[in-house]
Amino acid sequence: MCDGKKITALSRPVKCMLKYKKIIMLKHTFTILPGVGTRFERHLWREGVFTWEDFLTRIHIPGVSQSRKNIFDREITKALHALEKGDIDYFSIRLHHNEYWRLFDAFHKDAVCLDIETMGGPAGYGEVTIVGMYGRDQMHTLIKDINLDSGTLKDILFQYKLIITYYGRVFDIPFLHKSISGLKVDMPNYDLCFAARRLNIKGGLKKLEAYFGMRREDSITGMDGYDAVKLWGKYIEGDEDALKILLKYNEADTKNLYQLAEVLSMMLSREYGPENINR
DNA sequence: CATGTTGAGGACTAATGTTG
DNA sequence: CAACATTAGTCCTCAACATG
Repeated sequence: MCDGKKITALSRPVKCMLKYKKIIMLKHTFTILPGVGTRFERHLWREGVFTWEDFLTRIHIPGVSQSRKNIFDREITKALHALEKGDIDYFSIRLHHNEYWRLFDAFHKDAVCLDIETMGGPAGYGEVTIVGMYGRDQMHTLIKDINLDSGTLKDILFQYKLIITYYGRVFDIPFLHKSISGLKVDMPNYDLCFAARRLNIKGGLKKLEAYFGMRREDSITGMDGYDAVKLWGKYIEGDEDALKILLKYNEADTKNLYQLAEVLSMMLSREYGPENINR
């Protein structure tokens, strides 16, 4: 698979690099300003305006009139406050959802990885059997007919602000909406599947794990989602060990999302952030 | 298997903003 | 002021694709 798009050489002096090395991607993001798209954002970076602070510090910026500068200064000040308060909504309503990866390094402490298992069938038809959630170094597992219900799910999920999934925008989230009544997940969803595709890395979760050299425990290597369906069937017929394996599988899936989120957001900021100004 | 979403592409429009 | 650049929004197609 995946000859990833080659990471182009750094187009700015190294000293500039060092400057924004430790700065979170969100502070490089100007598309939160009204009327600013990715093109104009690039223009700002090219002008040496790399961060919100840069923007506020500069008296004059080419392409930004004084009156608009004043408006943007106020907006950026608001953004800084929102970031300080941890108000993710301020940003998620101003960002396109394919740019939610930019939220990760700012909000990784409030991020939760989510992965579900079902009884099979296409999205929305079967039932959810397992919901795994992993955030703040904690694993939560909800099991059908034991502790999986709308209330418990909400209690856990809504402690967090950002959801990380693999293909969840298509599968997990719609599936939960259809099968858990009264559930509405409206938190921003950083979907790693599409993040990877944007980097020209294609394949399922397991393929990505292999690509990045992530290992799984022997007992669950080679398993896929369909195996998970079969394991649930065995468990229903009384095989308790089947459930144990299923839980282990789900936990591995869920936890690995976090590492993947880290590496992918790093690669995306290399590719689409101010480090790579050309193109 | 069914499903729905994506990015990338293009092609418009209307509006807004900047510049000399 | 005219010329230019950019954005947001709409529409459209397209094939590719990963989920359990």
